[in-house]
Amino acid sequence: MFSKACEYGIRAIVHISLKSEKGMKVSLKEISHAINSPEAFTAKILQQLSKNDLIQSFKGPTGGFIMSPKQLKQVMLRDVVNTIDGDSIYTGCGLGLEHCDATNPCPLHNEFMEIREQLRSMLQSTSIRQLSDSLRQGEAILKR
Amino acid sequence: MFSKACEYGIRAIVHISLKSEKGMKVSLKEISHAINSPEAFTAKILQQLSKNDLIQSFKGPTGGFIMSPKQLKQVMLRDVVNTIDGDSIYTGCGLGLEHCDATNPCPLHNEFMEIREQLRSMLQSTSIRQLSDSLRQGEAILKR
DNA sequence: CTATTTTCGGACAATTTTGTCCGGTATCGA
DNA sequence: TCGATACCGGACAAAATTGTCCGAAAATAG
Repeated sequence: MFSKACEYGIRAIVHISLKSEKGMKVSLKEISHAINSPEAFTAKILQQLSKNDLIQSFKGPTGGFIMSPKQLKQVMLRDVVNTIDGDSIYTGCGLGLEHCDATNPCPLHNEFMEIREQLRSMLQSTSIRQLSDSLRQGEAILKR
Repeated sequence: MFSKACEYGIRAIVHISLKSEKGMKVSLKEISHAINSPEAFTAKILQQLSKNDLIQSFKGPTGGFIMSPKQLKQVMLRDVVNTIDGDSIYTGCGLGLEHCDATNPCPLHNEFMEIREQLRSMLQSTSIRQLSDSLRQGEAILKR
């Protein structure tokens, strides 16, 4: 469904959100440990998220990653997925055809449209904060 | 969503189904030309489908690929996807967590369950023959 | 200022996926 | 029987993805 990079990215930003609500920055080391991901690889992904203004990053001692109140309020799952994997999940043809659309549909076009639309709508309406909230209440896990 | 191999596999078997209903065998060359796929790579995929009894293959002149009446009646999209990509699409965790399940869910578990269930049900209930029928009626394309 | 800490970013390496080549094998028709 | 045809299957190659290393840059504290 998603690339490994995207999976790490989602898990990472949810963890950052969790700490950000308490006003705490998190270091790369803590993040990769908390979500059980390769550290250097995770660093690259966080750079992407930072460049796209989904999170903030600070260098030096006491540095780390954090989400601003505005980011906490606004960033949706869709933003993360779009940043890392692009939008081919909802826009591309399920059979990999270049010119598949409503007027020239592949045999699976309509069947897929429904599923991709549901996926798109779910990613669009789910905020990162929602996800970190379900974590805090012990209803969910991010590791293993 | 699906791997390239799986996309080629679906497109290939739909084309085979199309010809099989007329009692015609199709050669690898014709298939890869019809669905616009790399020939040698497509050959590997067809071998998989053949070994899993989703299609029949015949060597020699007049050889090629064809689906038996029984296969035409029974083979579902799900069989093709399972053969090539396995079942990780509907069984795996959306965030790549190893031990994510109902009792230990990741934050996206419930949201994903719905989508994966819909996908599973669509693949399960859609036959290859249905797809090739929509092709024959000019309602769909397999190329480009 | 200096030493330390932490992110940044480029190069590199490993793995997986995708794609190619080619000899082998089976089959058919003459 | 013999030659041609088409799939089989193993080895190989290219490309994309995933993952690692390390020096540079920035920031903090003493």
